[in-house]
Amino acid sequence: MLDQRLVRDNPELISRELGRRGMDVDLTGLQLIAQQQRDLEERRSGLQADGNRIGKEVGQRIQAGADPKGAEVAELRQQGNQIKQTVAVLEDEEKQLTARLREELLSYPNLPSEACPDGRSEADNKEVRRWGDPRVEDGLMEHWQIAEQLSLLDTERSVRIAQSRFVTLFGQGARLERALINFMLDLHTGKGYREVLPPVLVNSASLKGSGQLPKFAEEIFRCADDDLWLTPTAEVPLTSLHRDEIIPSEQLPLRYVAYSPCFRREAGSYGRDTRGLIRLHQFNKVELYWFVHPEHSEEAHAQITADAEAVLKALELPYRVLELCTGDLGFSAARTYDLEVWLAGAGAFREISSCSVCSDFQARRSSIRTKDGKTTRLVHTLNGSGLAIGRTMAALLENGQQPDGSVKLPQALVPYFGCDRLQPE
RNA sequence: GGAGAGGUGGCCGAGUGGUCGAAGGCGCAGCACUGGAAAUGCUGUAUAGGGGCAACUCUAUCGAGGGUUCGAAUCCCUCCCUCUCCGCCA
Repeated sequence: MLDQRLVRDNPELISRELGRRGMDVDLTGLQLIAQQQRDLEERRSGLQADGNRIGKEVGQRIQAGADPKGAEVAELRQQGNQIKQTVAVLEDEEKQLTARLREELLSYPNLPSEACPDGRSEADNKEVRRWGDPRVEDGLMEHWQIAEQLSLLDTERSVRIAQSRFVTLFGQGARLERALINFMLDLHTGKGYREVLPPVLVNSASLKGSGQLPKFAEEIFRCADDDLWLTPTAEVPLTSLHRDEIIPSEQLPLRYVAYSPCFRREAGSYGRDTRGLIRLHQFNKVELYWFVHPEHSEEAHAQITADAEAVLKALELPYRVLELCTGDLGFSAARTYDLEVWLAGAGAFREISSCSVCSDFQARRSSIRTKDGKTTRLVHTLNGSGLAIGRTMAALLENGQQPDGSVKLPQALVPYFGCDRLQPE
């Protein structure tokens, strides 16, 4: 959420920064609302002060022996009543403005970080570095073909159970999914992350807090009879873990790792990635999340990205790191590194993790502050996938496929999976 | 789902119409005492918004929202949540 004081005092800055995202916004209307709201508040609180004074005086006089029904008190009552009426009118007006202001403020994305490179679309993203040797050969299969051959999953039965874009894993497939979740959680907790297993149903306040609502309601599955939604990412419950809290500065940074299933409607993506594990309505993910002191978010961003990369390295999966340009940034992000894993069968890099610093955007929406000494400030939040499990499995299948139809797994997974190979049954 | 009890500051807890943002205690911070510490004493210690260079000051907030009143933590209404018992249940 944008800072309403910034809207009042420097709307040009907001227009300029949102312009870097490719948005053309005119904030003069909003600025006017913000100013009116402030003026109204000033008038209202002044009147309330008068009313309070009268109220006290009535009490004092009555206690001093004045007749509660006498003329003297009646006169004050009359004044009090008048003030009350005026205040009610002002308050009403003010509430409307405040609600409108907040609603508008919630609809704007975060301002990009100064360090975020300008650009219009994903074509302008900057490759930052690469790791590993991508396997490039003719005749390699895509992961869904391998999965089919090894009977790791069944899409048709999944349609029977749910609908398209759901997957049911079997045997070695189910086991590998479980192994990957455990492997990733252990890797991150080994570095000091606190493990969290949050609720998968979240309320709308939580979704507002992390930025999914009100704008992206059509992307989220909703429980019709309750104010509950299926979480699209563990980022949502993790943000709300500290909603409306003031975290003592000596406790920062707080670093959490959470496994959760994620649910997305993927509205408007018909026809894309329809086969396999890349784009599903339900998928598993291990998510990293930091609450940091605002002065340390830059280092934290480098670190959370490195922590996500460490998973790919441990799994011996080649990848590249892209820095997203302003035009490709997510709604809540100020700056983002995407990790793209090499898919040998598809012969392409595919996103497997997105590591973002959200500056104070989510913290303001969720009212998460920290306090050192006397000053209370909004914290900064960061999130990064560490990693998306299904896509990791896809990468393991494509990069580890062998001529004999088996799939070789990295050594790091052996203790979790039980052996170093997926075998045809 | 049914019946009952309750939601007050970081925590405990008092407060049933008046000067209450709220006694008291704990915790925490500072100061004094001490060689140092404990104990003790004193002082301070909520959040948000507005005004002010600042000291400071105004407004709101006692689960949330509405109402009665000159005045509400206290009375009324609605909702939410927690606890206990019963029912159901992995």
